[in-house]
Amino acid sequence: MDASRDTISDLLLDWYDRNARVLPWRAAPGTPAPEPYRVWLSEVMLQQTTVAAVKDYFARFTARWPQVTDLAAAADEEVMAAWAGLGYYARARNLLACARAVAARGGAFPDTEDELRALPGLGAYTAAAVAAIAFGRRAVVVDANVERVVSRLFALEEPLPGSRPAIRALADTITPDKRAGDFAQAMMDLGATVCTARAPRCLLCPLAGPCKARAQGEPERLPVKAAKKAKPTRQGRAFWIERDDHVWLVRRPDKGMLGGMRALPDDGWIARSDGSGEGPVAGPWESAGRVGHVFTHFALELSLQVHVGRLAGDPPGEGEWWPLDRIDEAGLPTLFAKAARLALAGAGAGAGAGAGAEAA
DNA sequence: AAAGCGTGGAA
DNA sequence: TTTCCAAGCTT
Repeated sequence: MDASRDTISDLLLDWYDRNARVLPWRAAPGTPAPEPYRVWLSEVMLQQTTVAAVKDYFARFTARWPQVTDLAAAADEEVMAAWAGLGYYARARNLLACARAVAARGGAFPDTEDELRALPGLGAYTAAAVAAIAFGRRAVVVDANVERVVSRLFALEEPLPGSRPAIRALADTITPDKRAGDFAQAMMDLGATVCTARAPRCLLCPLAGPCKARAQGEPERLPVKAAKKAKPTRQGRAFWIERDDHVWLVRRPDKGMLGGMRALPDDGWIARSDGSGEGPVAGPWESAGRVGHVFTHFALELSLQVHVGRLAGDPPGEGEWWPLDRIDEAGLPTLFAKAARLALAGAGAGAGAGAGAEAA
């Protein structure tokens, strides 16, 4: 083959045929596509989330709910608990809504980008990715990897996110009519393993020839990104109410932080910053220590207040007594899983209740 | 359309 | 330790 005639997609697809990562939700290059359900599920899990973090969740979901209709029939609480720890919990609510929408139309995903885009939780990226990977449609798939690769390939100096329209237009020009799914995955593999954010491995790159950033000598400088805001720290309190080897858990509202997830009662650290709120039942409360946790937009220092064995009835409001020996199955998001660990460690530590301890 | 929304791994 | 950041979506 005359190398001078190789297009960027040819170079990349040849590289992909030899270097594709082996992933549980992926078919080997050139083999039939996986079921749309598996492609969609993996794409949603992978939104802003690393491959390493997704693998176990993908295995558990597909073992427990082998078809989209199985997932559609599951109870909300079961799915939310299964998602616990993966983050961005709106994805889990949208996942269920999408599964039920697909089940309602007979259990088959639509096979066009526009129809996919209309489903809950599928934005421009995911709709294009599913259309290309599951259905072989030509679609322009742009995620953070593609943004980085294209920014370097064409040496775009305009900072993100302003450069997105230009990136999309350029990605369109290099997307092939055939093997669009492989092309999309090849771009993402390249971004994940070669054209990395820091210290790109240009010596291994199949696109080093045409890459303008490479020619200019500082590929790691691109893409330029807008400066990030400083992250404030908030204070808050969470309340561990224990009685007869059970702890009182609540369900958080669907909207907002950790929406729809089981949780410990707290003082509303989302809205307020003084962390001095009252507990849901009358005192006395004892301190079990502090839990530090970093969210996307702020860091939280949570003081854990405990109230053990002195309560006659139920605390006010909705909630449930959850058995301590099954606390791992409650599906607590990481912040509250840390708090539970602290409370249980404090109980086992005897006098002092672990006051002042810091959970990792 | 800018901001809100999790988590854990790497450097 | 701190910073960055990963297959984005919604409002």
